[in-house]
Amino acid sequence: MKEKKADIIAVAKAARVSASTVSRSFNHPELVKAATRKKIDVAVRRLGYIRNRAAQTIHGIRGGTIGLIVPTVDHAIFAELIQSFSENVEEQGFTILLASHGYRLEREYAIARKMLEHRVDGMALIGLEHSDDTYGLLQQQNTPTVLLWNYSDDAPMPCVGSDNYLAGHLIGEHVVRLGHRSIAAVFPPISGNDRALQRLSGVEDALAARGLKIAESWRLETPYSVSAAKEKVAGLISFPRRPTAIICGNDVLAWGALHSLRRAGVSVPGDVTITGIGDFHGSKDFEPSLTTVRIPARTIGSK
Amino acid sequence: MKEKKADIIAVAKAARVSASTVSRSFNHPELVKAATRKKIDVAVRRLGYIRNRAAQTIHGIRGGTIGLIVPTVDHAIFAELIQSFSENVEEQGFTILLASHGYRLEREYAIARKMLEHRVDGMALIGLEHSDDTYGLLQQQNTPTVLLWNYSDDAPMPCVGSDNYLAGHLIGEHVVRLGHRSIAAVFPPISGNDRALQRLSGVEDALAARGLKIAESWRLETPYSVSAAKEKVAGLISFPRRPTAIICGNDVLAWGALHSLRRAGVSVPGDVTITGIGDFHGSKDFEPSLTTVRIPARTIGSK
DNA sequence: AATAGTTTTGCAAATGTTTTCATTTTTGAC
DNA sequence: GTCAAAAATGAAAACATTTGCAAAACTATT
Repeated sequence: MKEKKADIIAVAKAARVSASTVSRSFNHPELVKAATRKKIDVAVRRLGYIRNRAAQTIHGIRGGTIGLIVPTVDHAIFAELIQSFSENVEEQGFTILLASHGYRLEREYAIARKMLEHRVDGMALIGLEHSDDTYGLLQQQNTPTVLLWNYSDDAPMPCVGSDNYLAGHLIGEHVVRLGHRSIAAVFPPISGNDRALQRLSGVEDALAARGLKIAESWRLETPYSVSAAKEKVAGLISFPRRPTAIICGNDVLAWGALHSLRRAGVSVPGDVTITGIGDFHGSKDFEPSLTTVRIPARTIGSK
Repeated sequence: MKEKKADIIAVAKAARVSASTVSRSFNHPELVKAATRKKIDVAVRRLGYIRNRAAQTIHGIRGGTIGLIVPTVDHAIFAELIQSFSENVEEQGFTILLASHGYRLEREYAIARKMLEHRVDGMALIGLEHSDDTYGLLQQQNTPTVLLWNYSDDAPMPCVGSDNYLAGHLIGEHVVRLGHRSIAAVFPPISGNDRALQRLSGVEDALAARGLKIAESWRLETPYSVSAAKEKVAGLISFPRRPTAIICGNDVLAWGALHSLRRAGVSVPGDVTITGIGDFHGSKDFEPSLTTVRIPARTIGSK
């Protein structure tokens, strides 16, 4: 129980060198003689020494962590992104600090703050929409930051991702070109979620260009879950007048819609067309996916 | 450019108190007079001061981070777990350090080490199967650790999760009881993945109890992805002699199988029964889910 | 108004490293 | 065997905090 938590000095003593030498042996191995290095190595192993990153972080230079704040990791939408991101980041020797804010921007601010307290070497946020406080904070501390997931030329910070407006626009055009006139939309709540908003705008503009509009009662808002979407769509199609196409804000919602229609015995795509937006993996088994996801994450690695 | 990174002393000066008082105002607010606290608050805000967690971590006490190492976050299987876990952990004021090892146990060791360097206050690993080095490391540093995701009475460390063997056993029994005799299995690779192994054992034992066995050629191994499973199953059912039931190691695989059969025009569950194991969300729209996932994560919060 | 008790505050030491600079050791050439 | 240059090492200062202890400032109590 008396195990004193082996610090660098203990190691130094055990290896019969000075603390400075031990430190060097870790950080600038080329500056210490091979023989000494070996002695130190032995001591380190014997004592089970693990260096204290905090103590070196304090010293200004490298901390070795990157903060990543996502709205949620739950819904599999960001899972892939997180994965690639963490892979890349780990490759560079960093570890990632992860937190989710549940689409609440004040939470995001608080989290960002906490991460700054931990002196992260960089930060990554999802989307372009963040509170001024958050932007201010990051700017003031001049922490290197990237905005992930969607792209815009006039973003206030470097960003890498796809153009969600464009995605929505393409989908919208596609559906119109198929000849549909009665179109419904199923989207997640757009507050604090600029991705969804942009997609929806894209869709609407595309329809408007052909003089079409989504009826108020056909504009469904539903949380990000298969079952929620399923239920909402079930309600939608229970009326005699049905849309011939349902545009979903993302694939998860589209899945729910599909299940719903199947249960109701409606043929897809015979009677009703359903579209998603290619958020993630399994999607290719259903509808054409549009936006890329993997590319952003990979690209970020280099940043 | 001359912005000196506001430290506690700068704040102290600005508020005309000593550094100690500022520190106390943060950590033991009840020990400092309200008026002084306010002065300090103002100074903090004016200078945009953010305290340096590293410098207090060095001081032994609380660090405020928990390390979580998962095999992968990509496949949505752990997404839900990560989410609940992080929610709980954040609630307690901690931040999580996340990393994935891609089912390679040596990576896991390296990661664990790095997290220890960051002086995490606790660690969480997935599954019961870890390298001796990893166990040794954690024990020696006596870092509070929990093993997530599956449960066993004789685990070497506190663990919380579900009994995967039991899950497999139940599924196996269920299928047998339905009258199936020609049974195939689709599982992920079991090396470095004790969850899958246990489930499979459970299934096999349940079948063996009725004198049944899965033919070698019907024992498919496939990576964790809808499309991989889809493809494998497509191969399986291309032969004239088909199984009447396909037991999948998890829901993702089961989805793949479902799609495959649907494409082949095979009726489910008419001609072939497919089972998954309830890993995650959308599952309830297909097959009965068996094991819980949310419960573990919640329970962990209290730990 | 003086005393004792209590609440606030400041000083200085401690924390585990890294780094600068000086000192010691080694190496190579003559 | 000397000497200079190069390489390796050590001593001590620096980093941004926290905390034990003591001094100072208030409150009551008489």
